[in-house]
Amino acid sequence: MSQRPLDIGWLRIFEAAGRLGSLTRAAHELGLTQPAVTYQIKRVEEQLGVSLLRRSQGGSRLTDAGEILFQAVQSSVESIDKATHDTRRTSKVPAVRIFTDFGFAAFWLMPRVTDFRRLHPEAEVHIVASQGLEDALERDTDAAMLFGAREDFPDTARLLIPECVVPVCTPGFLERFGPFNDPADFASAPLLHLETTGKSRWLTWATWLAAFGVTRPRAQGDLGLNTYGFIIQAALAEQGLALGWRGLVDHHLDLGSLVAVGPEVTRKDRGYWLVPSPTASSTTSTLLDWLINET
Amino acid sequence: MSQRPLDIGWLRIFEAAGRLGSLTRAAHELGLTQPAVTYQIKRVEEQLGVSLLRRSQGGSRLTDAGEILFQAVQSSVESIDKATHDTRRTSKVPAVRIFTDFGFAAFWLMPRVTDFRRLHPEAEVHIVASQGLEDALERDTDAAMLFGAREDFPDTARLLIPECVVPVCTPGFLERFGPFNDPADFASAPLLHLETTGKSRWLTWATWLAAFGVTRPRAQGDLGLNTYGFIIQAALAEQGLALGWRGLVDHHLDLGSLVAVGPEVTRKDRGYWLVPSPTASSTTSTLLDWLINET
DNA sequence: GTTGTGACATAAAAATTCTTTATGTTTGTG
DNA sequence: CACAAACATAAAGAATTTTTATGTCACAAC
Repeated sequence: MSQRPLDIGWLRIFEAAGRLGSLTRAAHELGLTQPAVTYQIKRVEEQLGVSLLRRSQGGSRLTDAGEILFQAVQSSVESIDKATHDTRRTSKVPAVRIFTDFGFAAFWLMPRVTDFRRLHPEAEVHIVASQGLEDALERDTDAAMLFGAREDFPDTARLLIPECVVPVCTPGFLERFGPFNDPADFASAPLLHLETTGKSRWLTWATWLAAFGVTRPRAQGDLGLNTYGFIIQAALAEQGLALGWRGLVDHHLDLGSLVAVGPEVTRKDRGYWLVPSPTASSTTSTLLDWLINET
Repeated sequence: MSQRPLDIGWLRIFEAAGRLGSLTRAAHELGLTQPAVTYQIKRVEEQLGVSLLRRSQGGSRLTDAGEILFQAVQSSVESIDKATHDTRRTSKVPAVRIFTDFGFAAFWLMPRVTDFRRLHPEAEVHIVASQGLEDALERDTDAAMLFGAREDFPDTARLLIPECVVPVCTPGFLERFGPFNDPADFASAPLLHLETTGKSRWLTWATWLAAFGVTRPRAQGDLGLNTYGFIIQAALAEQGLALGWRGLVDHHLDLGSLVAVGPEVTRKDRGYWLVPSPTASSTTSTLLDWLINET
């Protein structure tokens, strides 16, 4: 990759001439001939209608007008050269920016990105987590991973994990409040609710219980928390029963810190979808393909 | 005179594309065709080795790298356009800069420049007065007016006023300390001396008295002052006798506030010389010719 | 499903700019 | 007087920029 400064025409020529006080030395520094420098500066003077240099056989000096323009041009050359260096440095390691919710970021995406970076140490992945996802597809990110139904996303979206939910709690909680052999048994235990603004896209306890013919309004011992991370933390603290999404709680189920204590409810038309940006870099494509194949 | 912005190549093109979010609209704003804009930005991206815009059918958006370069380019375009405007404005009224000593500036040049500007109200004359005149011909001025002998100056120098010196004082001082019928009479009166660093180029009291066969060292009642303005002020305050240079004290002699009280000493090879700069503007030539003809 | 519109990309030709070569002028120095 | 150095000009050649012509793709309207 070239490290040459950008070609910015007469700006660099005039800056050199002003700084060196000599058209000939400026030409030498820039790899041009002296008439080329003379020609360029003369052209600027014609456009401006003002003399920029006082020429003599001993070299050249800036006029008052030349001094004014020189200040502006010199700072411009400096700042463009700095920006050139900065853009080349930052783009050497193309970053992949992925937009998703906090829960998915923490429990599904972060562990996998950690694994991916073990294979691609040079890759830089930025996870942009947010609560409000309404404008997710407007964000200037390389990909978005969002929960919803098929019709919520463009045709280019691919299903990462379908929604498959199972009630979970710690073994200790199970001993104290269990067993939960019948869905009706859940109605008497404290439940952990994910609070969302507006209508929830995710399965709720109310929906889960209704799938088994149980109607149970929000009880006094229930807890409402506004991020899925807090839900899992509360469950681990034995504050209640949580709904566990396959994919997000797998790690805790594997460790045994949480156990599945009820039947699974699956909504195959809903789940986490991968929505790639139209203009994805090669690193982005590599990561997304890897994530899909890992699942 | 053209008021068009300077042609700064791709800088203005990229700035417009980044600001408007559209190559087509940028082309329209700049009076180019859309392929011309596409070509220019593509060329910069090739030099940089980095993509600057994310193009789509809905228009274009800056990439992260593009944002970095855009900031630098936008501020450069602004500052160059401002400098362009400033250089055109300041050069509309070309200033004439004249370098001289304080005394000559105050008593000879300022009154004449005031008269000149009544005839040429648009002319802008800057008088650069200084005490140390050693590097006077090195200064970046349009002309210098300096005291000295013929051989002190280049051939292009022209004599403005030869050195012609007469003792002066106020009428009141004359009544108290006069009359001064004989040069020896001056030896007993307080004298005002112009203090200069190094050997004085101007006539001194010692030299004036010696011209008439009088030897008189510096007396206790004498005053030494370091600018000719202070000399004249002290004379008007009746603190002593001053040497009066024709041309500098004419105004006071005409008013009667000072009177000539002794014989005149002239050194025709010495005086105030006009040294023009090799590259004089037309306004400079107009002013200098006017000053010479006015004398 | 078809058609039209708009934005960007590409190729080739034409126009313009930029650079070099050759040479001239002026000034300063030895 | 000769030579060197700095800047200027003209002309030829090289390179860049722009326009014209056309293509591709996405989106909206019918």
